[in-house]
Amino acid sequence: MTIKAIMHTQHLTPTPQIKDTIKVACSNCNLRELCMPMGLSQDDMLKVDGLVASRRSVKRGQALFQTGEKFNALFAIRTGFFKTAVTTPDGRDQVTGFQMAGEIMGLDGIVNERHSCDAIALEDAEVCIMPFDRIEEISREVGALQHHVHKIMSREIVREHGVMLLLGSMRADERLAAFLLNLVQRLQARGFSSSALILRMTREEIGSYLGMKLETVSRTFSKFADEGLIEVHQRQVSILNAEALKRLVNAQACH
Amino acid sequence: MTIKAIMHTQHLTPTPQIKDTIKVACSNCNLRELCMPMGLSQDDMLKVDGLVASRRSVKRGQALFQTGEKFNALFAIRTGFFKTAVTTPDGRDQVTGFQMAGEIMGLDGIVNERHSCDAIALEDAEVCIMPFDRIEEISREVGALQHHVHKIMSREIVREHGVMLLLGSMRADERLAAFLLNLVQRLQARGFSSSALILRMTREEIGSYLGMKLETVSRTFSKFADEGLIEVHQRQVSILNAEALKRLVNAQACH
DNA sequence: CGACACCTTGAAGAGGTTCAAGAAATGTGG
DNA sequence: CCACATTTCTTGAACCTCTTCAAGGTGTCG
Repeated sequence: MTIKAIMHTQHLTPTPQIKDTIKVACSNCNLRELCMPMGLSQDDMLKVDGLVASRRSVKRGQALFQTGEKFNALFAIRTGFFKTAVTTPDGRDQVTGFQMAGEIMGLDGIVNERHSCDAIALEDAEVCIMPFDRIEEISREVGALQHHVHKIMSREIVREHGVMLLLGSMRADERLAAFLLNLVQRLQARGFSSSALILRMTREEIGSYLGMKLETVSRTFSKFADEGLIEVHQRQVSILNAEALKRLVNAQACH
Repeated sequence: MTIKAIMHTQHLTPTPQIKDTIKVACSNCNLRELCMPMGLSQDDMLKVDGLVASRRSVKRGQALFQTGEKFNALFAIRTGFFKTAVTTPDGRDQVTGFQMAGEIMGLDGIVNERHSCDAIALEDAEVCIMPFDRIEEISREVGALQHHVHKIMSREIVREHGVMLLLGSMRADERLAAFLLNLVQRLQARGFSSSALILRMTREEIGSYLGMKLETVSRTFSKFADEGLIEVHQRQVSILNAEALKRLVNAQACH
């Protein structure tokens, strides 16, 4: 597949439709397998449809929410790509994740009723706004939704365990390999190629996420390319040898 | 305060009582401010009392649960001290947290109905077992409990953001300083000294948590001691200059 | 087309790791 | 209760990975 072709196929936009004609309803959203509990009764589905109050679009570079802002809703990504990052008073910051279509943002805000990180769109995006009091209300009626919310939060906790493992005990090349594999895996789950991807973030943002400097990210990309594992042209990456990358990630023994 | 005195005062055991005589009820547990939602009505409190099915004691070194085990309950620590750790197939492992009285464990298991980390007692411990289906059931009736559960999960997510920041962008001495300050802060919230503490974990476990080798942990302790910030005798640590430690953690500018 | 943001690569340097040895504490069995 | 085995901790020295600093290249957008 050529680089041009990738650029066209991998725009994270589900079946384009004219916005105004869509009733804001999860029941006929084509992302519902990602956002919503499965196997709801007709009746429950109607209740859950009341979850999404409205939509909001966020331009590339803009914040969906920022640290300190009042929390009152979770956000489901319809289209676009985000990063979340925590910032310390002294200006240090750490990217805590990258989010794509079908994923939920804002869980950090529940504890203190204020967001504790920034969510920045890395490309023009659209999100569904789900007021949290409404989520709790409907959760009390629909057990499947309740459990779904719990699972989403638990999944985020487990994901962060994985990042801690990565940050705490992997070398630079292992981290980058794990990062790439995770990205393509999630893209694949959304129907995209499992070998070609376009990075929506800068080297610096990747570095922040992986706990390394942008120069090291760049060097490691080049190293992988030299070894024939991947092909890199700026933000366009093709995975040539996924097996070798996987071996790298699980390479504690041969060391 | 002498080292001897510390050893006596800082055993994480709330008012000792004879186990058999206690009705397993949260309403008269002296940890309820930590585990339970506040301001419940009499009626709701009775319902919530049905949460804890039973108790379980775990000897030092034993696992409360292990990776792969079927998940069916959350655990509230009554006494003792735990670590949680994830292990990769290739034998690498990463301590993801240390838990003390009043904290909740097991949230990782909800997504896949299997635990995704190990919980190991670092000292003899006792936990309350709260079957998760019962939590969900009562949550549907008692809004305050529902919200409390959400807050606990959100708090864990935010905590892990902090660890990612630490692992991703701090130097060894900053990490250890942050770790010590976090520990004393939590101990203080439980009525212990804000300056003297006993580490319940080895240097290796601290290192795993902080993403550094045990030798580096040891060296950094020694460095802090040389600088007069702390006093260290094996696992007994006194904080002499908390302000300096705090400055260390927020020290991006002077660098 | 020019300005700006982003990426790549090199060389020197620092922080942390690895390997090794010895000391201190802890636990066990006689 | 003491002696011995084991685990845990400390410290030194050499080494290595990643960072820092620097310069030049590439791509993008007004």
